[in-house]
Parts: sequence; C-alpha cells; structure tokens
Amino acid sequence: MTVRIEDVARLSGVSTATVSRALRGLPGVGGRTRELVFQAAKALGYTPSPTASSLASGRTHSIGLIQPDMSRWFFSTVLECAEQTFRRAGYDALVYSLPDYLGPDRQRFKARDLVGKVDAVLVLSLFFDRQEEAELHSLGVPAVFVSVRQEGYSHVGIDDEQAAAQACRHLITLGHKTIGHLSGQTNDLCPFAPTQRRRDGWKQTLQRFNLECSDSLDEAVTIMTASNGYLATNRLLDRRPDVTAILASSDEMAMGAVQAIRERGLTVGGDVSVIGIDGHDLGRPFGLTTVAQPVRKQGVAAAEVALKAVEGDLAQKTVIFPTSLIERTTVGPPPAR
Amino acid sequence: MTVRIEDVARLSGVSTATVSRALRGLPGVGGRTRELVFQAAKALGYTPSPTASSLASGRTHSIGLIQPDMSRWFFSTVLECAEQTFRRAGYDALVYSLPDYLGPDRQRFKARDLVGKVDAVLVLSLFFDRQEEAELHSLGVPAVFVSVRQEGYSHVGIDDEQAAAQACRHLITLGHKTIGHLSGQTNDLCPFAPTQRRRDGWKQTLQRFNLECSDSLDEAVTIMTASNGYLATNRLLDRRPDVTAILASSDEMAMGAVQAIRERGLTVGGDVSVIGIDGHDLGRPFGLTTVAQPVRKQGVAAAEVALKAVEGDLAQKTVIFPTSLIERTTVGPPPAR
DNA sequence: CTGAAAGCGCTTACAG
DNA sequence: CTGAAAGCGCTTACAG
Repeated sequence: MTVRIEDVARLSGVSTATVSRALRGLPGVGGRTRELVFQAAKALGYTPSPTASSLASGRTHSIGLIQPDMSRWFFSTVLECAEQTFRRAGYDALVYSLPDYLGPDRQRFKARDLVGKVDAVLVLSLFFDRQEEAELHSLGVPAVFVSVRQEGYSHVGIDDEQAAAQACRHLITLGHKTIGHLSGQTNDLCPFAPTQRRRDGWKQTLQRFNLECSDSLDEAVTIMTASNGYLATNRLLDRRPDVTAILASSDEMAMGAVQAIRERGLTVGGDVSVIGIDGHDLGRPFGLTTVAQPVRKQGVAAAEVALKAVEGDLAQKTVIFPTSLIERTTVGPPPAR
Repeated sequence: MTVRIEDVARLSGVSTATVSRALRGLPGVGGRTRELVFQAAKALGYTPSPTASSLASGRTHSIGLIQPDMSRWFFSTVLECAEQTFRRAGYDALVYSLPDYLGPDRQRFKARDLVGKVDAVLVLSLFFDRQEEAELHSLGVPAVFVSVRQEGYSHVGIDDEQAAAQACRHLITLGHKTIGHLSGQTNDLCPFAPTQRRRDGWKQTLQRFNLECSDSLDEAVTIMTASNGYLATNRLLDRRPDVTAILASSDEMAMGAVQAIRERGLTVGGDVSVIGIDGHDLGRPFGLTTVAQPVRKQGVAAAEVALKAVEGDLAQKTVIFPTSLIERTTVGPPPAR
C-alpha cells in the first residue's frame, strides 16, 4: 500500500542506502544519481516513514512544548511562534500541558511521558523542583526555559524586575503614593520566578522613593487570570481603600482589576489607576496601560536556541528582551484630595 | 544505556513477547508472570521506546491538531482542552499551524507533513478545498472538524446561524432598527463556514423583522481579530453613521468595535451598541455583551470523537452545543431621536 | 561515489 | 499461557 524506500531504490536502480542519502541531501552522492533518485521518489509519491527513520537514526524531529495552559494568551502566543519556527526547520511541535498551580499535590513533570518522543524541549513559565529537574535531565535532551529561569539551562525572557520597576516609576511620576500590587504565587524555592521578580521590582521601587510597600499592599493569587485579578482587587481595596493605583503582574489580572474598580463605582484612571505587564493583544481595545514585552519574539528566539542545541550547539544561552511602556487610559494622576 | 524490552525479558525470565503483552495489559498472560514482568520493568526503570512500538504496531499514539492560529483565544482554548483529553487517554498532541487567510496564494494543507505521525486529526475552523480534502484523505486517518463542517466528516460546533440570530433578536427587542454586521471572510466554496452562517443568521433575522439588511451594513475582514474589527467598524460607521448597533461575528472583533466607537467620541451601549459571539474569557472584565458558546466543551467533545474513531468507531458524528446570551454593558437601547 | 548488511527496539501472527 | 522469529522501514558504519 504505502511506498517504501525499497520501491524507490528499485525504480532508480540504486541501493536503499543511496536513496536515503540522496533524499536527505547528504554529501557523497553523484549528481546524476541524485537526480534519478529524486525523479523516482517523485514518481512514486514517496514519503519516508518518520517513525522508521526515527528508530534508525535516534532523532525524532519533534520538540516538546511544556507549558501550563494554552488558553492563556501569553503561552499560546509564544507557542504559536515557536511552532512556526520549528516547522520551518522541519520539526514538529508536541504540546504538553502541565498545570502551574504550586500546591503540595500538584502534578509533576514526568520524563517518561516524553522520553523518546522529542529532540529538545521548551519549558514555558514553569518552575521545576529538584525532582522534576532530575526527570528533565533523564530525558536526555536539551531544554530551554522561557520566562522562568532555571539554573544551568538556556533562557529567554525579559528582565521582570525592571518591567515592574518601569511600571511602578510611571505611577510614581504621576504622583501616586499608595500603590498596590497584584502578584502571582511566589515560591521560596524559586527566587527567579517572574512573579517573584516582578514583586521585587515593585517593592524596591517603592522603597527607593520612600513610599509604603508593606505586605498589606500586596495581594497574591494562584494563577494570574482576569477573574483572580478581579477577586484579588476586591480584597485589596476592602483592606486598603486608600490605594490610588494598582500594578498588576499580568495584563489579564489588570483587566480583572479594572472590572472590580468599576463595579465599586470608582473610576479607572481617576479614583484608581491600573497598570499591567505583558502587552496583551486585547489591551489595546481595553484601553489598558501596560509595560509590554515582545512575546512573539520570545517564542521565535526560544525555538531558535532549541534548534541550535539540537544541531549540536549546546552552549548555555540567555536572551533578554527589552520592555516598553504603553500609555493608554487606565492610568491617570491620583485623585485630588 | 537505555533499557530495552530484552533486558526486562531477561530479568523476568520470559520472552520479549510476553513482556510486551504483560506491560500493555493484553489478555493471555498468567497473573504470576505478569507480576514478575511488572517488577522487573520497575526495577530497571523500563520505558518502551515509542518510536519502536509505533514502527512495529503502525500506531503513533498521537493526534494532529490542525488550526489557524493558537494565539487567538478560541483556538488555544479548544486546543488546551483537547490536549488534556488526549493525554489522559495516552495520546500526544501534535500541533500544526495553517494560516486561515483565504487568499489565492494561501498555504495549503499537505498530508506529507503529517503522514505516519498521527492516528487521527482535529481540524479547527479551517475550510479544506477539494485539493486539501484529497490530501486529508490520503493521510488515511480519521478526522474531526471543529467549528467548520466538512462533508463526510464528524463535526463538533454550535449552530452558528442561530447564534447570530439570537444576538440579532436581542438588539431588535431593545428597539434597534439599523444593525451593522462585522463578518469574517466568506467563501462561496464553503457555505458551511461559521462566518458565512453567522452572516446568514444576521441577515435573515433582519429580514424577518422587516429591517434593512443591505450589504452596506455588512463589513468583512480577513481574519477576525480585534484590530481588524476596529478598522472594519471605522469603515462601517464612516459609511453608515446611522447604525445604532453592531453585531460582531467574534468577541475579539467586538472589542475592536468598542474601541473604534469610543475613539469617535460616541458612547458604547448608548450611541452605538455592540454584541459579540464567543464568550471570550476577557469579555467579562471588558463588559462585553455576547452570545457565548461552550468552547472548552467543544475541545473535549472533539477529542472524544477522535479517540473513539481511533479505537475503531468510525461512525460519522455530529455534536452541536447550545449557545447563551450574556448581557453586560455594551448593549443598550438605541439613542432617543 | 555506492552497496550489502546489521541494527534501531518493538509487535504480532504462528505454532505449540 | 508462552516463545521463536519475522517484520515494521529506515540509517549507518564498513568495505570497496
């Protein structure tokens, strides 16, 4: 039924070894022979069996994309760009969802789910503990971490601390003095987590300007969704009605904050200002002021680093992209007293 | 280095055939023998080579997810749920991006990219022309279409015409008489495309109520993003400043419409009302009135249909989910004249 | 530049 | 219930 390499070999009058080499563009095949093989392959409509060639060569030509939740914009956008970069290079993208809830009973990464299936992995925004790192190591393929940084691995991301500081400075410049923060879950084991570093950026900037940065201004959520941002904002404003501005660690949380503020009968950008971090595609119609990160570029860059590693360049690399303030309508000066 | 089935066979004192059967839970293995094999496998940390077993069995245990653009919420949300459903059943998810721009030079689906790599495919919101259908057929695996309907294949989606009609009736009930429409690209070759059917739902509802439904009220875009919705709304309102309500074929377009209306100094839900279709997660903080579809359920349902097909149940199935109106703040009565 | 042959690590009739 | 052996369809030293 399906045509095999042997059929091509027979038709072109050479051995299967030569067909294999010719079709893959390996050196050491005569120009004339190569031509013949191509014609035969085309005439028969030959497509090599990927699983047979994987078994023989030990390479799968696919990359694992480990991430917490595709339905969130940041992840899906990185994935989309990574996938296209991989496909252009002839690699398939295998997505693997691993919830990023940090509870004690959380699901951990298991190498066996991916062993023998991928030539490299991208890990998005997931912190791996010692156990998971061991699993990753036993997978035996290069890994690049996006957004989160992991000791000993390549990394692409932004300077999260600076991003938060940038947002915070913008608010301070406008005159805000009581600035709340909506943060993601932090974990002592992972001081490099973006959520941790954004929180640090907020805190240190307030300190530098001699402004209050007590814990009562910080409200943490488990996962950084709009609805969690909404709930967190209500808790924050219940406790600290004197807050005049909120820095949310993600745009989706910021949008939830905006909703909460409006529902309380307050004006956004007037009574309470809101700034996010991300540069979400829907931030524009939303009117959301934010510190944007180049998300698509991170997807492409991460894929390129992974591709290089697959091709033998195992040097540990770090790619950090700059962020930029986008002013829209959710931030204004603090209300006059 | 890696442990093979032979190592397990040797340690447990049986043949590789028996190990293979025992580990996969096939019948015809003695309880005692099975136990021995499990222990040996565990002791050695054995994980079967997926590519070897694929080559031998002809099954890959992975499913292709063909879709236009993961960075858009609808697709990524369907994918996320499908992926989890597949993984729970022991299948990997291979994503494959295929832009849904319908230009003459568009990239077409090629079977060879996926042949031998998947046991089934999900196709999201992509219309396949005759050529692509032939490619899909030559792939030789079952396919289920989500959102778009394809002759001869299983399908999961909503009643797009009814969804648009539902939105339209809501506007009419409030007293709107001049209702614009933001539609996706339509294609004569594909009368079952959601965009086409939503447009039909809009048009027929207006006709039923004896309201204007001329082409000058309909503005089409290539892909249904917020920024295209924004541009389309400006074109529509330039041409027809008398429009008091807009039905957008997607929530993202609706958000763009809201932005455009505000920028023109008009009030949303006052001067011009906007209703979307989708039930986007961010519609809530946005305050967007919409006709929601159960997106996650569609992802799960599509995956289940595909899984059944892989397991031999090739009957063509159709799963249609109901939609529901969600009233928020972007729709109000038309302005008093 | 080219070929014969072993090998990748499983699964599956087939025979017992 | 179990095993010997062929077979899945390639790739890759090795030899020439």
